Amino acid sequence: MFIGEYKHSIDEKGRLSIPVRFRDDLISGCVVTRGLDHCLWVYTQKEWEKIAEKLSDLPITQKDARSFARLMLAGAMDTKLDKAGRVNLPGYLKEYAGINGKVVITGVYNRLEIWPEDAWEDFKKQMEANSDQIAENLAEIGF
Amino acid sequence: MFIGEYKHSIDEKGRLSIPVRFRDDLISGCVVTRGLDHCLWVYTQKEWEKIAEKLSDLPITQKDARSFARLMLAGAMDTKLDKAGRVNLPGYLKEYAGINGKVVITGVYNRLEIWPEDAWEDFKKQMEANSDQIAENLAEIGF
DNA sequence: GAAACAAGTGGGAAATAGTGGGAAAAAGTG
DNA sequence: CACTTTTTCCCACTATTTCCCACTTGTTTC
Repeated sequence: MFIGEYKHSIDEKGRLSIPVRFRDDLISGCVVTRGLDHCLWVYTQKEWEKIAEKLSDLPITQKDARSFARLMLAGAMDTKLDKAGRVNLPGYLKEYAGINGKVVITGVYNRLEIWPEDAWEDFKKQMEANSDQIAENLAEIGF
Repeated sequence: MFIGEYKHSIDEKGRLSIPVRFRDDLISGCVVTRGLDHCLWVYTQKEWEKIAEKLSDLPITQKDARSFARLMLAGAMDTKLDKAGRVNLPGYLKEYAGINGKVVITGVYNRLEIWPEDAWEDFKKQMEANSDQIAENLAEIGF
């Protein structure tokens, strides 16, 4: 299970080191994808295969489903950690998330999230400000 | 499984190099055809046979089915990669997709898609603008 | 407090991917 | 059959990526 929050930075060659705590599960391969809220999601190979299969089962004939599957599958990139535990993010994913220098890597149960540092700080602030409201909304969806 | 997004270009001789990640599965032959949304779809030989069979099972009496089958079957062209991993796209397919110079090649599970660069960027922009909406709709179709 | 270690970072060298172009082969045309 | 055009094969160049090694900082250990 991935939990925690880490501040790392991307070097000039585009490499991002994954926190040691997370490496064991990702060493055999991982997939980085476009996430919601303009951050990146990182899954283990196994978790990703479940998701990909679901996506591929969406009806190809329905435009919305086709488009979503296309965006998610095309947005994904499978990669490996180098010997120093780093991954190389493709340009289009960095663009999508607005990543260039400092990033925050968070563990969210079965995935990692990669945020630009400032976006993450904004998100946290907003969360803290509205936490009561959000909690109440959660009750409605059965938490 | 094909995933990812790659920016390549077509040279003066009409050759398009396929991303290395995709070559292994296509080395023994592939089929390029007209896809939906005015892009090109590329299948492995094996996948294509499944698709073609499905298409041939469509009711010949329904106009839409007939049209769709024509689009894909008549548009199809089987080809090989050259030693540098490139394919040669026939003129009518380039015309159909509006391809001339820069293209984007995406992996979408069991097929590749070939897009003109600008059309792909437009698609992404439009999708990202609606992604929250789409994500919620997907819940409805059981994702 | 010094040594030992671990985690994140940086950079040089080798390998690889994408691209371009000439020459040989094949196909189409009169 | 001769000629032109297109396709295929091969080799070369360049930018990027990958691999490997080393440095730095902060923490632990004796």
